[in-house]
Amino acid sequence: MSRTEEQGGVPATGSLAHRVPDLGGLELLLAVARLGSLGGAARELGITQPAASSRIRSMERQLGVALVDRSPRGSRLTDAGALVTDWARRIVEAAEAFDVGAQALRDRRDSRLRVAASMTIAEYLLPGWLLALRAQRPDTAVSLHAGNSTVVAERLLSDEADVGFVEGLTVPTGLDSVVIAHDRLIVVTAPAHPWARRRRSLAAEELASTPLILREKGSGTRQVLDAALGGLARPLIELSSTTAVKAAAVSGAGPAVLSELAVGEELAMRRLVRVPVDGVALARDLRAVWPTGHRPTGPARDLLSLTRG
Amino acid sequence: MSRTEEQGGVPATGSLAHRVPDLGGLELLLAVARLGSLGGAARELGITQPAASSRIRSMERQLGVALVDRSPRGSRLTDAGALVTDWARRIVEAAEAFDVGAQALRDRRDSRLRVAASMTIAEYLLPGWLLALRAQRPDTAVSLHAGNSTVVAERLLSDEADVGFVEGLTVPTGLDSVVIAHDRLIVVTAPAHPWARRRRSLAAEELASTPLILREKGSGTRQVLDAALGGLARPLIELSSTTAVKAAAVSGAGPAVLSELAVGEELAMRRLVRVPVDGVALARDLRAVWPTGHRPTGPARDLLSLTRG
DNA sequence: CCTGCTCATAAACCCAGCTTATGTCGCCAT
DNA sequence: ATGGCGACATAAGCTGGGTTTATGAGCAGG
Repeated sequence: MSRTEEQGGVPATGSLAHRVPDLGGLELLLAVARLGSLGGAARELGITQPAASSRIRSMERQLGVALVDRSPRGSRLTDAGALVTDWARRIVEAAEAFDVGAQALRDRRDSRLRVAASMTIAEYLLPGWLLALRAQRPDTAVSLHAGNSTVVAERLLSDEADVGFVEGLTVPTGLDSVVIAHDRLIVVTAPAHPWARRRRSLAAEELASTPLILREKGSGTRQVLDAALGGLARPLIELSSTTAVKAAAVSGAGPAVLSELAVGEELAMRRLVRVPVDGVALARDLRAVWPTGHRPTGPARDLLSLTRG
Repeated sequence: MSRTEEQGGVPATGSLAHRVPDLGGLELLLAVARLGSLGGAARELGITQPAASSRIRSMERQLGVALVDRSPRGSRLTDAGALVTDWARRIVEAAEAFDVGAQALRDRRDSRLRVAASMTIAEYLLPGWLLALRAQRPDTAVSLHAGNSTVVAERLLSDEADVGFVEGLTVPTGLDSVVIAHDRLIVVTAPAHPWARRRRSLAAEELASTPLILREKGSGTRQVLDAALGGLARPLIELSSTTAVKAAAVSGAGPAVLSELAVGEELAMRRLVRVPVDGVALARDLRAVWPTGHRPTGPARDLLSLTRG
């Protein structure tokens, strides 16, 4: 009780890392949940049984909640433990996505499968695909380069990438493509915003006449919106990253227009609410692209088949 | 290069924790991204500048990617760094949800606001709400107890909880309620499943005649489904947790029926695909409940206003 | 009653990350 | 120019959490 104020019901602004167990601990907890045994989980993670025991114990101390019921015949999760484990799983899944993304980012030149993708796709979709690809072809080393449509096209045409993904309205010349998914711009607000309570869809002119939180002019998202509204979109603020737009919307600054890919989590957690809109074409195609004639083969083909679903 | 095989393009089955920076590091990275300075980020996290410098450096070594551009006038993220930071943000957000949930779970008896909630709501929705509540009323200590509708009702009636949340088809007697959200059971498959390519909605009888991955009989989810289909649901497998059902569906075992709350992330990451269904009433209300007459006041009322959006 | 599984405890060790102290570089105002 | 200031880097020493090995103790089943 010497340091700051980790105690009591006070919010304790002290960093998360002091109040949330580290990834190793969370993985261990998941393993215990799955295997029903501390020792088994320890074996799976390549540590010893006392290490696992002590780690779990220290997590329980840190959280102030009993997580597992120990018995001489195994360990089962507490009710609270089950809940905590589910929350932990979300962290670990995010970490897995991070991992495959980072791994792809690292392997520079000579990887077996070189992917070039637009920012949005690289950020939100690719980690999931790579996770699936790894399940199917564990030995494939993937490298990833992120950039806008032009950059993707350049890398493909100069043979620095085997397959690309773009999200624009048009396909760069010299490339063949196939639509792999449909993205949509959607209007979102904080749950407290009046629009969140609407039952009827928003009309196009209503959207066009309301100041919105938007990406800066020139961004892909903004281009699509302006095209759909006939260039009428009225900015409340213009921000230069998807993240900043989300943050502003969540904090209640106003309605925002964003790719549905970017707000899946926020919608699921009800931090943002989707506002239905009528009569505006906010859909855009996500496409896999490759140099004309050079149909993807091998791992690239596998990746495509995963994405087409 | 002495230990195992952290090197090369090989998948390296070694635990995540060795390949993903710890939460402290990720928080630091986010702070650097936001503040544009190592020293500033260090100050915000209450550590010294050399510590921050070294930590970031070790993350770069671990990931094999340069994350920040250092200059004598500040530090800016690399392109790769921006991407990594966005992935990191998802981990940190999951950790925040974990944190508020765990905190609520810990504070047993004498907390200011005692919440009882059904498992699904406690797992997927409450962390988000509590995060919002904390932003609005930072001093409120919240405690959480999770259980089925009956348990929630008991705790409310015995004054062990100030407000409850249930997801059943009926409201337990002795309680007043208000609908705060609508949940829906949805049919999902792995992207590779034939149903994922369907353009037309599934008919009710088609759903009823296909073996599905389901929760066990007696679970809330299963009750709703059986009621909607007239007790006809045909199980391919029956599993006893939402997580297990999700895992089976993701791995391609077949179509599954799950709460849309449970699969928000999977849908966003395209690990699962939603299959539209026609003519089946799979919606169910999520309700806030309280002892008849005792309308929530104070923090409980605030929480409700957050959830109603 | 012994064998085999489980988890707990104890003592020694090791390394990641921290701090303090100092150095270097570029910009800016005097 | 020149001193000052802010930002990052480097070096050396300390600390603590997590690890290992070694051992003990409870409960089941042949």
